[in-house]
Amino acid sequence: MADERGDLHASVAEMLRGGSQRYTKNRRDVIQILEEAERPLTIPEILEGGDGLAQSSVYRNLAVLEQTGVVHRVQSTDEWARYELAEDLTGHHHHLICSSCGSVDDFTVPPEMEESLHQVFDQVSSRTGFNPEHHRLDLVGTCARCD
Amino acid sequence: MADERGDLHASVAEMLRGGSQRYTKNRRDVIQILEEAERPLTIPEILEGGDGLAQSSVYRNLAVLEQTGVVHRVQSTDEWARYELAEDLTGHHHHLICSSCGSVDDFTVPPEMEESLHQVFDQVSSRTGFNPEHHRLDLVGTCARCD
DNA sequence: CTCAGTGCAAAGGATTTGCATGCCG
DNA sequence: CGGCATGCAAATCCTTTGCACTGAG
Repeated sequence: MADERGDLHASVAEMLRGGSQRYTKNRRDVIQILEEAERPLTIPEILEGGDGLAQSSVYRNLAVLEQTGVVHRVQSTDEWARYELAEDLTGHHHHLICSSCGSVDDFTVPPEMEESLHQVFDQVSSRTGFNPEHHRLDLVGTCARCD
Repeated sequence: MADERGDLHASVAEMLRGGSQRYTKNRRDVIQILEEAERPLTIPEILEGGDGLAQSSVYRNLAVLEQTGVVHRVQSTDEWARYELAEDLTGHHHHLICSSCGSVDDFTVPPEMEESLHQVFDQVSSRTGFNPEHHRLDLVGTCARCD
């Protein structure tokens, strides 16, 4: 997986081809909007960012992109689902979730911390029979705007 | 155990009184069901566990209980909200979330890990102006039943 | 008596789907 | 050409709300 920004669309196209999916203009637009936002977006936000995108198409395309592993669905504290580029494309990170307005921003933790976490997860999974795919480490509170 | 249960209901009653709320039979039933489950439950699951509880009353009571800090809403990977007793009543813990069936179970991590996490969170919050209330550390994967 | 709590049914609202049309491969 | 993608509108489904009634204080 290339991690060069300029090759984002190429990487996405390749991932979609692997899933026998096309990289259409609508899908490219959605990816473009998500890349520029640099934070998880709601469907209304994606619709605003696009030029005449149909709501149903955005929902359908996000479903395809999520199944293909290109985007990832994020749960906040409010009722709206948010979407971001998958970590394969952006790198591993975590979320600052505002319990007041629901907005989501990214942050990262030191590599040593991630390693320690993985050790704990291995213990938990061998103890419980749970088969881990990935982890979510979110900080919930109030963002600078809502304070 | 009877003693622990008695204490639980007493604690809940006190928390509700503090919020000028009554501890009615319906609310007691919901708390009872959540306590016995020992894992976050969906509304349908709570309705099954109860004896003729009305759906709207469960929704309304969970809203009251959440505002009073007695229960906590948990987001899984599926569309249903899940509820559990608040950590004030059960102790701090984390969740194993099944990406296949959406079920949620509890687990804990060593205290040293929690401390390290808090140090990282303090750094993040002083850097970003984000004001943390609590954190979510979830392990997402497939549960033993779905493997 | 009074007002919060309850149950039923109807309304909300984010998300999904049916169907006719357009476009890429 | 053929089938997937699209857009519009209608349908879905979890959740919320209106309203009349019951019950605790």
